[in-house]
Amino acid sequence: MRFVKSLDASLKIQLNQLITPFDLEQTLRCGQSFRWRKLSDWWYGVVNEKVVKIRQIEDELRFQSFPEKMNANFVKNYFRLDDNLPHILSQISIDEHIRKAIQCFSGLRIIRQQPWECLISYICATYKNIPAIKEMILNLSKRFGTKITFNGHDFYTFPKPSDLANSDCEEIRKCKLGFRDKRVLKTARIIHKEKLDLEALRKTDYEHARNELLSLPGVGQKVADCVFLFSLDKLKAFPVDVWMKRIILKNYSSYFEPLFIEKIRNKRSLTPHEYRKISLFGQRYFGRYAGYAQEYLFHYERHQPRQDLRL
DNA sequence: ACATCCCCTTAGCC
DNA sequence: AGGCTAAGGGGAT
Repeated sequence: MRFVKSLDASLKIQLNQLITPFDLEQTLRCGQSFRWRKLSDWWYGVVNEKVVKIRQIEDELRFQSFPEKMNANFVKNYFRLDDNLPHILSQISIDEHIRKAIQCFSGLRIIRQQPWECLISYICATYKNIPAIKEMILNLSKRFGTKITFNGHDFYTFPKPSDLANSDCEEIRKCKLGFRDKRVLKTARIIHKEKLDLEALRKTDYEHARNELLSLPGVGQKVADCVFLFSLDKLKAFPVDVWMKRIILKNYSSYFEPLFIEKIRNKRSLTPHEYRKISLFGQRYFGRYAGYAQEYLFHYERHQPRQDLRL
């Protein structure tokens, strides 16, 4: 990877797809992050109080940020270009199903999001679809964040903990959060008063950090696992949502007792015990990069024609 | 048209 | 302990 300054204002990162495979498009489209949109040929996102503009042409990654400049290391860190993806994919490529997903989307990387934004995003994500989640996050940012106009478009920074903590349920509900308003507010107040230091959890082991996150209002196992995977470097976290349940029923049911499979097939939601069982299976089966496996399977399944939903 | 289901689930009640 | 249900609202079926 080389960093080069180009003729226009953008910086360039030269990738070598053999050593550093990366697919910006799939990485931003797979549903892990809710803050990016494509305008003409560039992806625009808001990260760390800055608007980031980025595009990839084969091995060449170009980016620019506003109002402050960010260096290539920031981009590298955010998109986890430091992950040894060929190694990770070889570790999880252990059956035909995951191999198909990897073949389709190799280059998809887990993003290293900001823990605070990731936490609130996934509390909002409860029982919502991805377009709706994006809208809630945008509404929160419009109402509580700071506007940045760049290239003729308006962007909004994500609110800080104090911005939400000092607000109230009605204000937050106006962002179309529905019943999630109280959970977001309570959690924001806990984080704001620093009763929980999210960044510190990065160095805490998964099992202990888990209990910390689960103590927050609106945070169950699924939300906790997403925050771990997408923002706290816990690549073994294996979130289980309705899609993963479908994948288990379709492709991995033989790894569970028939009675268990029958039970979860006939219900919408999982009990905490059932969730734990599936998530631990994912971790044991795929190993220390189970989270990567989850994301590839998830993204692949969402691209399949939607029939046999109850399979 | 119109109802019903679904949505990257959690919390509260029994 | 574990099963049941409610909780915005918009889009799909």
